Amino acid sequence: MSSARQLFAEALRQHSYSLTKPRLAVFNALLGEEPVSMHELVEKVPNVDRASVYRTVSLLEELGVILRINIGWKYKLELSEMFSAHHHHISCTAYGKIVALNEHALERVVDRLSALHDFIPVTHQIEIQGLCSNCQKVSQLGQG
Amino acid sequence: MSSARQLFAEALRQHSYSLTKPRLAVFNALLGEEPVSMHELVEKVPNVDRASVYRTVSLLEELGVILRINIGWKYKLELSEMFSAHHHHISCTAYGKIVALNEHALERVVDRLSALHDFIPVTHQIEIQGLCSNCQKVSQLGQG
DNA sequence: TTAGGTGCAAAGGCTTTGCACCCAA
DNA sequence: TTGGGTGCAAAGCCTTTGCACCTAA
Repeated sequence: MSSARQLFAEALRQHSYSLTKPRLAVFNALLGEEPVSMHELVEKVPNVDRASVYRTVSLLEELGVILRINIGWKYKLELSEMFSAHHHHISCTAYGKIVALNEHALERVVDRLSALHDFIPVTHQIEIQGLCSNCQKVSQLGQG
Repeated sequence: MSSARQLFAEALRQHSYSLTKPRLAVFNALLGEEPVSMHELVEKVPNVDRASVYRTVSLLEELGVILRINIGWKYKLELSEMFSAHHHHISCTAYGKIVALNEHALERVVDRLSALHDFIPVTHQIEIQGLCSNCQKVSQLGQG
């Protein structure tokens, strides 16, 4: 917990940016388990101006502290691999629950395909949408 | 060419929608090889109103005729698997060129991971960004 | 003929920007 | 102390909507 904050402070310091209250508030709001939408993030920091949230998100993306992930046609924000292992997501189409995928097989395939096309891989996004086991049961009840 | 248009007309008819000039113009504009942005699409059909392009794109997405793909934080549009094999993309971070990936390995991994988490896979997005062979050379020259 | 489709113009959301004030270093 | 950071308000995009007119079937 404290170490996450130290990493954050360090990332700012290395690039000569100040650790301010609004920035810390935004960072803390992202410490939860699940990715949050920009809308949710703004609501989580009522004392910080909307514009400052956008500016902070933009800065932290630049510093590699946070990542945007595309879920459907929207995006959500989460702390980057500085704070958790590199991973992707699978989300339930029925109720929006998001589960992290920790799977090296994905990265191996990405690397192999990049090499195949003479690309040096820089980054990638992999998002899966499906029906979780709970919602499978619910939809079966509805149909039965 | 003519068969693509027939498929399109059929998709509309099946759902009791009319085949109009603006809809056909939008469809034709999407027949090229590369995914296009909404902005590019609007420019490609100068005789069709912006609002109609949006309405048409929305309708055709619903009918499964076109797909949105996320490239970075933007999206582009392309004809769906009704018109070309299911695939993903790798794009060059330096100049934006997009290459289609035809690779069953990706789908197999997606299926396996979904099963592992008790999800029934519905859809997925996989996008890779990297440096293509040309831009690798250019960047080496720049550094040398 | 007529219900669905279109163009136009205006409104809606989300995001960014300009500027004077504030505060972290 | 002072330059970077913030809040506020306004502007900028992209996208959607309301409405009268048009057109495919």
